[in-house]
Amino acid sequence: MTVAGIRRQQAVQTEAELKAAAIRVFERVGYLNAKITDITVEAGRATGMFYKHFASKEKLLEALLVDLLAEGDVSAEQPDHPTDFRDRAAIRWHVAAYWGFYRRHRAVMTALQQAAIVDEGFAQRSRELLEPDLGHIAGHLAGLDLPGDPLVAASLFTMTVSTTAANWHSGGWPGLDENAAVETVTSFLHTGLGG
Amino acid sequence: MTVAGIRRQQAVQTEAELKAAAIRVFERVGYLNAKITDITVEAGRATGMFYKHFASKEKLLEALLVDLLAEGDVSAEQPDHPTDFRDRAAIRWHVAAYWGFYRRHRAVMTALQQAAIVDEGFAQRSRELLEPDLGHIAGHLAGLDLPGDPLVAASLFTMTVSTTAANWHSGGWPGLDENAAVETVTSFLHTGLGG
DNA sequence: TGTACATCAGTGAACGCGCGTTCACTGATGTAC
DNA sequence: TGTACATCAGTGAACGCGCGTTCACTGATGTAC
Repeated sequence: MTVAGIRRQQAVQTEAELKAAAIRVFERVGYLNAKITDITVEAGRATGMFYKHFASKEKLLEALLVDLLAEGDVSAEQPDHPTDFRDRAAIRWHVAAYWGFYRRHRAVMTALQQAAIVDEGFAQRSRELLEPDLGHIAGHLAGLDLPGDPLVAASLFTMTVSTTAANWHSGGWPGLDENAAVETVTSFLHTGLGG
Repeated sequence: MTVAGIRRQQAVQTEAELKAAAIRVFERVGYLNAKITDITVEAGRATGMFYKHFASKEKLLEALLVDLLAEGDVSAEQPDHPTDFRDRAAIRWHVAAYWGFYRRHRAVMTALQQAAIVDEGFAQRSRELLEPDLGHIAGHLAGLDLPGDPLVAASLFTMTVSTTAANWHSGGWPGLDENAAVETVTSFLHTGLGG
C-alpha cells in the first residue's frame, strides 16, 4: 500500500461526485425521469462508471438515503427542545425542525416519494423513515385535547408540515416568504390541535 | 346507415371497456407502471385496438379526466350548501364533499398525481383542476380570523383533506373507519381555521 | 331484395426506439522480489 | 532502487430487453345501384 492510497481516494471521490451529480439531476428533471447517462454526464464520467459504484438507480437512491439518515434524524433531537404542544413555541420549534430538514434534503425527499410511487419497497422504506418522527410527535400530543387518536393527530401534523413544505419549496405560494409560511402552518396546527 | 349502427356502437363500447380496464389496471399497479398491453389484455382486446381509440397513455388519461369533470365539480355545487366556516357543520359538509369525490374517482385522481410527477403538462392540468375548488373554499374563508392569507388557508384546507383522503383510502389508518376519519379532519380544520 | 364494393372494428406479429447494462480494453497505481 | 506483474479506476461502444407503436390482414357491417 502506498502512503496516499490514491486509487482508493479516486474511487471514493468519484462515488461522491456521482451522488452529487445525481442530486443535481434529480432537482432538474426528477428522480423518475433521470437517466443513468444523465447522471454520469453531469458527473463528467463515462457511462460504465456508474455500475462500478451502484448496481442500479434504486441502489443509488438507497445510498443517498443512508447518507441522509447518517446526517441526523428528522426531529434533529436536541435534548432541550420544548415539548408542551399547548405552547405555540413548542409547535413552532417542531415545524421549523421539519422545515429545515426538508430544505436541506429536498432532492432526496422528493426522489424517495417518487420512487415510492413506482416501487413498493421504497414505499415501505419511506414509511419506516417517517415512523420514528411520527412517534416523537405522538408522544408530545399524549394527554392533549385532540381531534381523534394521538397517532392520527400526529399524522395530521406531519402530513400538514410535509405537504406544506413540499408545496412551498416547489413555488406554490410565490408571495409568501419562508418565515411567514412556517408561522402560518404553526398557527394552523396550534389552534387545530386544540392549543 | 342501418337502424342499429352496430359498428358505431361496437366502437363506443370498446372505448368504454378500454377506459374501465385502464382504471382497474391503474388501481392494481398504478398509472406509471401500467403498460398499454396490460390495459388491452384486461379489456380482452388486441394490442392494436388501443391506438384506434387513444393516441397514447397520456391521451387516455386526459379522456378519463374529461369524463370525471363531466360528472361534476369537486365541490359538487349544491345551491343550498352551508357556507359559514365558523360553523362546524359547514366545514364538515365540504370535507365530506371532497372525501366522496375522492372515493368515487380515486383511480383517476391518483393517476393524475402520478402523471403530474413525470409530465409538466399534467402538473399544470392538475393545478387547474383544483383551482376552482380552491377559490370556492377561499370564498367561504373570507372575513374569518385566519392563520394567514385566505388563499394560503384555503390551500391548507384542501391539502389537508386531499392528503388525508388519499392516505386513508390507501389503508394508512387501519383502525379508523371512514366516518371517524371525516370527523377527525373536520374537527382539526374547524379549530385550525379559528372556528 | 340481391349483388358487388367500400368501410371500418378488430387482430396480433413485427418493428424499432430508448435506455439500462455489459464488456473488452487502457493506463495509472499498487505489490512482490 | 529497479523491474516485472497484478490490480483496479475509468472508458465508451455495443448489446439486448422491454415496451410503445405500426401495419398488413380479416371479416363483419354499411352503401350503392
